[in-house]
Amino acid sequence: MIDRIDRRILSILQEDCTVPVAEIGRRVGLSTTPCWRRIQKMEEEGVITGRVAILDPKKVNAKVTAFVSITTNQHSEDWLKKFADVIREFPEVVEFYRMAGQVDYLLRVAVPDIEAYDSFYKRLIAKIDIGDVSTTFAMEQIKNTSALPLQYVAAEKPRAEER
Amino acid sequence: MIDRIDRRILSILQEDCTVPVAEIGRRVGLSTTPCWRRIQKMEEEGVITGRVAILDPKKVNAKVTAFVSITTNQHSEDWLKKFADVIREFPEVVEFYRMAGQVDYLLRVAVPDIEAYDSFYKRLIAKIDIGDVSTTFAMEQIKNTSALPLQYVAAEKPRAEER
DNA sequence: TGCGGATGGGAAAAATTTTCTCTATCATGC
DNA sequence: GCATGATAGAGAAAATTTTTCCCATCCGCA
Repeated sequence: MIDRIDRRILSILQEDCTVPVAEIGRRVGLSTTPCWRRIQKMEEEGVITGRVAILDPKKVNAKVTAFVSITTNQHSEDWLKKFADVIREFPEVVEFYRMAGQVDYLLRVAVPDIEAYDSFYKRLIAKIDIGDVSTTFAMEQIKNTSALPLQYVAAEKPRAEER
Repeated sequence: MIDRIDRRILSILQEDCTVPVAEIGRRVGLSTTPCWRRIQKMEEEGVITGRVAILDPKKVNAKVTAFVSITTNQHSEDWLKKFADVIREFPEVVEFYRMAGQVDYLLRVAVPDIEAYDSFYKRLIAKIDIGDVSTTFAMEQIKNTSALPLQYVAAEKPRAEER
């Protein structure tokens, strides 16, 4: 189980995973070793799935975000598998959801500009037959974080009477 | 400028930033020092904005994704500032865009379940008067990566005749 | 009372990052 | 053609950090 201290460790690591373990320990009131062991455990359990570098979209020329809503009449397992495989080939697609409601699928696409989006779109529809597509562009990214909320993590270690 | 080697370094670091510099150097055909210096430079220039731990949404009980489309008649600078400040207080909101088109703002919200979304929604509208709100839920996250596409990064070092 | 499991701590070993010094290459000006 | 300075690469050493090892403490329970 994840306790209060683990949660604080996760909070630190979600913001900046270059902080030395000794410093994390200091902040959460532990020495290096137990702090290190907690981090190890959370990696083994899959709570922490990895550590990655975050890039500036402007600096890598991918500052335009497009949301692509897809409504299709194709609903077979096979078609979805094919679709998912095609999408995975496009690094421009950074998020891909199957939706409830009117829209069947939603993509978030990162490109330099509208022209590049159009080129992406043509390459996409050349690869697979999708249905109705509707695209909207973001003017401004006001917040975009990889940090998930931690207030919902499963409660403290269950006490004896709860087991 | 970012050259071919820098791009390969970024590609590695976007997937996994725990790879030792010596190993990155080996993969891109450089020794440790020049590879380290390239990474340093990209951090100083702000190409790399940070390194973070990625958590498993299931394991931290935030596996439900809701997209919230907001249409408002409030368009003043002040209102947006207030709105942005309110949003930043909610760790459930992981993405926040100002949009072109019909919808004015789009939020992506991470919560454990529909009930938690409803609670979030009530807390949000208690804090600020927003206009029309429409929420759709994702059934499945097929792809979600922090890695931006790198094929658009500004061209190779300009050669003499191009300057 | 004593045992086993879980958790914390200090110190040492191992690995990695960071610095320092030295070369090679190349475009440029003389 | 040849010095010169800027740019980029390399190896070795120093500094820092991670990782391991061994031991102490606490707690529930038989």
